[in-house]
Amino acid sequence: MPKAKRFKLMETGEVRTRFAPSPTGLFHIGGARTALFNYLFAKQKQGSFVLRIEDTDVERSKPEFEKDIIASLKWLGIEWTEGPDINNGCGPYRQSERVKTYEKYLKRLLAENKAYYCFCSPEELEAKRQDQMARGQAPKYDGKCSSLSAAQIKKNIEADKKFVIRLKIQEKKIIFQDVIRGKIEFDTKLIGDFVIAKDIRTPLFYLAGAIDDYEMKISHVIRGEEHISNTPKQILIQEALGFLKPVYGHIPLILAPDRSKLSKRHGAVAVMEYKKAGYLPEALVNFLAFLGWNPGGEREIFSLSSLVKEFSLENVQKAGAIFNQKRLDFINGFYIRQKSIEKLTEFCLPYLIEAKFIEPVNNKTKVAKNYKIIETGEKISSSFLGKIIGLYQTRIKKLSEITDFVDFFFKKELNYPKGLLKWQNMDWPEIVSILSELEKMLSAIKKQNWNLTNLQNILLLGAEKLPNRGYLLWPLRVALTGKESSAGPFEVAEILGKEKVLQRIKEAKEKND
RNA sequence: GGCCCUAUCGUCUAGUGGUUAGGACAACAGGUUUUCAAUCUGUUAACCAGAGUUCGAUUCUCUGUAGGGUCACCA
Repeated sequence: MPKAKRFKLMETGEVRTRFAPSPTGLFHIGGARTALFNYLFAKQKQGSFVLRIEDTDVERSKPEFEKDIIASLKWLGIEWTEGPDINNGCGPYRQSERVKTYEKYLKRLLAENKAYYCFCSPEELEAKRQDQMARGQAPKYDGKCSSLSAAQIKKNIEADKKFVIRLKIQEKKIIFQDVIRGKIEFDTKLIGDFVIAKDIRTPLFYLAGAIDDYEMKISHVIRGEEHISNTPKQILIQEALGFLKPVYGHIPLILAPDRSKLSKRHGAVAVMEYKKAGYLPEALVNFLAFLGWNPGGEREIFSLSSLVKEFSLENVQKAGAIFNQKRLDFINGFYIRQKSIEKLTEFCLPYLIEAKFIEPVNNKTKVAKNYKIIETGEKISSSFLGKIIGLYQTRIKKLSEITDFVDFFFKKELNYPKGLLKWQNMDWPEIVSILSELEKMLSAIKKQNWNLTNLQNILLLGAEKLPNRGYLLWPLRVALTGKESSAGPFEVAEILGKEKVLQRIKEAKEKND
């Protein structure tokens, strides 16, 4: 559909968006993107962004998941103006604390005969559903209990019969304008009288959501595409209660590579897992923003604040977007390269500590200045660690990768196959003689002259006699790092220091597999 | 199965009633390099199909096809 024909945003009144997760599992990236879009839109319009915790499902809601939601959003830098911790007049913002409100509206619906008690058993309903499905019909409640008399209801309740509360609906067409998709139409005769509460104090999602959106004066409901078919139900509730309707915008789903909705079975989905793996929040935000949206130009790197400026619901895509890990890695690598060495070091330290390479010496402050190499007992400073990490700034895509790159700096002995020392068609005696040559050249350098420039000058001079530099530099690099690929030998040698360099060359010569 | 949504390179996307259909990631090739990155240059690669409207359709309309979502006493 051409953009001109799309529904134009109503610019009346204050923009108030909300993000309403339910704390029933670890907070995942789909939710993060929905929160991000709501945040960006509200912030751009100088409106409010409400965080509401939808914990009406007592069975599945857990406080630790709410903590995870909050920690994740904070880490990403997505800030709400109202929420469980910031009451701004529309609270409380936890649905479990709002039962009185729901009860009020529920009683009204019952009194006005717009909702009714239903005593059908789950088994009975399930059987009917199966039957309807088998006959190719839309499964819906047949309204059996809608005509129960007040006396019957009273009798059932007194007999302690289990019940639910259903909304009585009229057959009609529900039409709404979706900001992203345009006109969407539903026929309510396919819906049936649906359940809005388990009892007077436990409302279901449709009811609680509709009531809260109204009470919290939400102007725009921006949520995932999976909610499109819930929208007519919520509109029905709004109509029954005489509520004003918010503007709806359904954003496309984040898809797995197989084009199904991204879920746990596809791998990491929790925001905190990405943090642990060493993704930077600005990278994740930038990446997520471009999943289903783009500003139209060719710029692709955006900070959160520049996204606030550029974001527009009109430019949100309608089709689902596949979560492309490679692209995330690229963006993360980009942001890693932008970091100062000091910052990058600070970010990498926890990974080195966790890998048991180092430990902080006087661990009084949050970020220690001095560390000890666990294997060797050597004391090193964080600025020294910065040198090591700086070597790999252009090489890591995520922070956690640092440990595999720099492990050789922290090990007493290197463990690599002898054959790795071989460059092109060298044989072992040649390798040994090159290593001896290296020993001679390097031991001649005085300790105070042990720096990158000198090392480079001396070694390159030495390499001139050889067919190519690799004859000298490859065995040296392998002897120092024990790796097929690494940072350059000069840089590594400088950091390692004369003593260790000579020691490692000696060990290389003595290798026997 | 009913209902709803969707459809441009492998992926994320720009764009148009007439364009050499643009960019980014990925892939590949090359420069630079001892290696791996970074960096620079280049290459491959797309309008789902059919019909209609039109001088002309990737773009507008319809049909089909494909994919997805949803059909709970979850949210």
